Amino acid sequence: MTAYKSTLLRLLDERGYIHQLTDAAALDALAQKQVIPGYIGFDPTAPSLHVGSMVQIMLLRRLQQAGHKPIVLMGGGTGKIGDPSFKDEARKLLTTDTIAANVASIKTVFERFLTFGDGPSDAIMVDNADWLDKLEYIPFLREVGQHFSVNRMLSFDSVKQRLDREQSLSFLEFNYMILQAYDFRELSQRHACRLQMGGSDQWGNIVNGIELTRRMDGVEVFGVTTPLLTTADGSKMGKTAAGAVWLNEDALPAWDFWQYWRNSDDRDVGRFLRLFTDLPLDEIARLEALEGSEINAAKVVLANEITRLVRGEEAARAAEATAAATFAGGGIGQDLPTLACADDAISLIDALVGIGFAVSRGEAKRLIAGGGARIDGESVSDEGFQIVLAGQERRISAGKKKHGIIRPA
RNA sequence: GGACAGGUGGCCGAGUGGUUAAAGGCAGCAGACUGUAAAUCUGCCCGCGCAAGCGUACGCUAGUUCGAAUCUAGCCCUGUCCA
Repeated sequence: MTAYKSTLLRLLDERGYIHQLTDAAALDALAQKQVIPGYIGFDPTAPSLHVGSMVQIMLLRRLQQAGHKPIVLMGGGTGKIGDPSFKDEARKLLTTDTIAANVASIKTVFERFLTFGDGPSDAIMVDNADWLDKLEYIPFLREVGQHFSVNRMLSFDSVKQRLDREQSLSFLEFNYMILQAYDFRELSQRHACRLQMGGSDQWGNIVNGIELTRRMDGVEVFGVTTPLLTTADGSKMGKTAAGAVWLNEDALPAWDFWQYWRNSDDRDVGRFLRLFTDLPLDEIARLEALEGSEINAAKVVLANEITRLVRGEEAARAAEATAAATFAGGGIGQDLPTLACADDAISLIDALVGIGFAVSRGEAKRLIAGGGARIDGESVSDEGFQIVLAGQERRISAGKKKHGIIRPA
């Protein structure tokens, strides 16, 4: 551990955000004497960001907490290309309409993490489509292209493995690196931005931006990358059976979001608390030291804190209450997924499919055959079972964790 | 433009005329054990159907054949080398 002097680097270091950084000493010095505008880019590849982007968002939050100025860069322009870094194959190209819609949808979450405004350390949001869309090819090549060495670009790990494999790297994708580098330089010009942050996969892109800015303007800018975030069992963060763990409420109900964190691996609890909550470090140390089943309390805190930040106080409370009622009480929590049933009875198979616990009837049958389907906590092995409502709510479960309510319409 | 190699289920990867809805692995789901954890063991793992069965599926299209993922032709895509 390096002994950083600036609030910023100390904060980032002790909470586990730093993987690599360029010229640590100079950045540390700069952070002590001025407000640093720093940015992270987010490409609008989906209508919502997911937890995989949360480290980055939190990084902007920490930047602001340390008194600096976060710049959220929406990749409205770069999103039209697709970042090839460490990807095995090219992404599908998104239409400009899709990108515009995604940008609009993603923007909203940042307000929960950052304070926007006109003050010196207030966050701002910009879209690189504003400058990338109107670039002219020949002038751009002459001004910017001359600073890039293809030989050098090919040597970056982010593309090298793609080249070594049997997958092609199109010229379109190859340009991504240049455009992202240009973004950094552009932000340096427009907003005096001095710092770019990102995941460790962004190292190559960031370094190119630093070099471009120095070559074109003689300005020294810096880069920080975060460690690739995996769960303790080695998988990438944010993937579940149902898909990604989305930050937007309309993409993933708060209950599922809360559950995702509640089900964290024991070994991840401390790390996640440091990265994703504002709890003081000594409090985190206490929680993380809990042994055996005690650590479940820490997981509840983790889920509450993150849900509160991302979805709001109400959502966090409702989820916790639902969890208490459902798991501890064996009852029904109001936040559980619900299927309204018009008739007085519904077949178990239809109910499982209808509420989303099974994708197809076949899957529902397999679930029943495997003993995973329960009504009011009782395992049901009869495929033809009918759930009789008689005006009552019934609890339906698939496995130990997925619970829902069948309710008379 | 030419030569060679290749395109199989979410991914990796066997399979070279029927016994193949397609070995094996990973991921996933469920059960047991637990703490809504991990590890481990067991079962499941294209869709529809109670079932017999039917429908889809091995880059695309058209053929050969009683029968094709497997053979033929054309096309598309990828890689390597040559021009």
